Amino acid sequence: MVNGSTRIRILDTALDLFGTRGVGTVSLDDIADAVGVRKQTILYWFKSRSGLIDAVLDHAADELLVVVEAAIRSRGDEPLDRVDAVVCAVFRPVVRRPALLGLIREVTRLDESHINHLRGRLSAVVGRCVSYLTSEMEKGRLRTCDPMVLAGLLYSTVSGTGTEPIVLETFGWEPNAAGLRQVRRELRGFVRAALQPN
Amino acid sequence: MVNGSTRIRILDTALDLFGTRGVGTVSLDDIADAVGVRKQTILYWFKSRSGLIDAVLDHAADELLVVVEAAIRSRGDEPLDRVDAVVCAVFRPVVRRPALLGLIREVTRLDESHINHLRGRLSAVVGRCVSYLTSEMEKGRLRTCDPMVLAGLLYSTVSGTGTEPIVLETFGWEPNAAGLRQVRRELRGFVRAALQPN
DNA sequence: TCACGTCTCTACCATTTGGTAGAGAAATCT
DNA sequence: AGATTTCTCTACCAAATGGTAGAGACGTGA
Repeated sequence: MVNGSTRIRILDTALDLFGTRGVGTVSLDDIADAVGVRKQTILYWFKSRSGLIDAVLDHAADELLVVVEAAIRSRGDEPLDRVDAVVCAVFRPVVRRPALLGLIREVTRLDESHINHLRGRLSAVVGRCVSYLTSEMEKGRLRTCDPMVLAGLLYSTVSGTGTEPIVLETFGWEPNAAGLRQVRRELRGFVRAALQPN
Repeated sequence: MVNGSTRIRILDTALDLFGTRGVGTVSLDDIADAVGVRKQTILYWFKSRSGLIDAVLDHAADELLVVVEAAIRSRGDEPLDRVDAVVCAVFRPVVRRPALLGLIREVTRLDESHINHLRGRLSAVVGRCVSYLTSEMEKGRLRTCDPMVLAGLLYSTVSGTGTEPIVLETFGWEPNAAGLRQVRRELRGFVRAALQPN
């Protein structure tokens, strides 16, 4: 592959469009227009629309995994600080790349095959998070509850906050840098309070 | 309108399809097929696809408002119990009508006009929730924080939990009645812990 | 019975969709 | 130079889309 840049540009653009407008409502022509090429160029790099979707999901998983892995391995023994680091890590794309979590959220709307594809990519990190939560609960350093469901709740909270600015706006929130910092601060406080051992 | 049932059936079916598969990926033919009529019947009742969407959003808001209003007015002075009641109220559609929250979530993907349409319908309840949280915080009966953002966080958590079963499944959760009860229990504990005054 | 409003139908249209076919540039290799 | 691979293009297609036009069935009131 001499020139990988076009492929990458397609992936990046598709990720943004899929994530912000929804996979189902973005056509190959939309993506091609945004990239500045013809539809056929996309079909040269990806054998079909479905293939492109899988590739974009991989691309998104890569981006997310890097961030989360780093946060999981972050220094500090105190579990509340660790969780805090992961929350911040997942929240970062909200600011820098809003489409990322939006795309992950879209998975619910996709075919079984795409769902399983993404699940396969994410299961390792997910498992790691859950077993970490479990061990810290056993040590009494986190509020005791079902670690699996807790992990899901945490994800829902962070992802929902990031992917539904419209909802937050309905609640009177203002979508600017200061507003985002405010949301992140509240989010961290919320999670911290929810996990505090009793 | 002699026979309103067809109109209602269209609204109900469209709500389910829009909410589960996403507004953008459901065609008028899809809805017509599901209802058991022809596309033209839909266009008789609603002047266009866009008009149908607004009507469905109204329909959804109606359904949600009834449930939430009742919970807000619920008995009991203790704010944690009140919030708990609202959480349960919003969680109920997750079980009985999964498409409802899914549709609200779809708003992010819609045109400005539809967004404003729905916002207008929901702003009253939202305002009520926020001012209630504010007053209880001032009395020191809830953890002090930004009530507006908190309301958004609460909504994100409940809605995300309900609309992303796929994500929960990735976390190992099993989608059956017992699993749902389990999720609700954890959700309530999570929210309660997050709101406990310090 | 006749007229009228309600409700659903068939038939059609322009546009957009994902996808195919195949050729033309342009770099790279031999 | 000639051959091959890499990359993008135009031209096309069948299917599906939202929407229009207009007629037929149906009950109801006068």
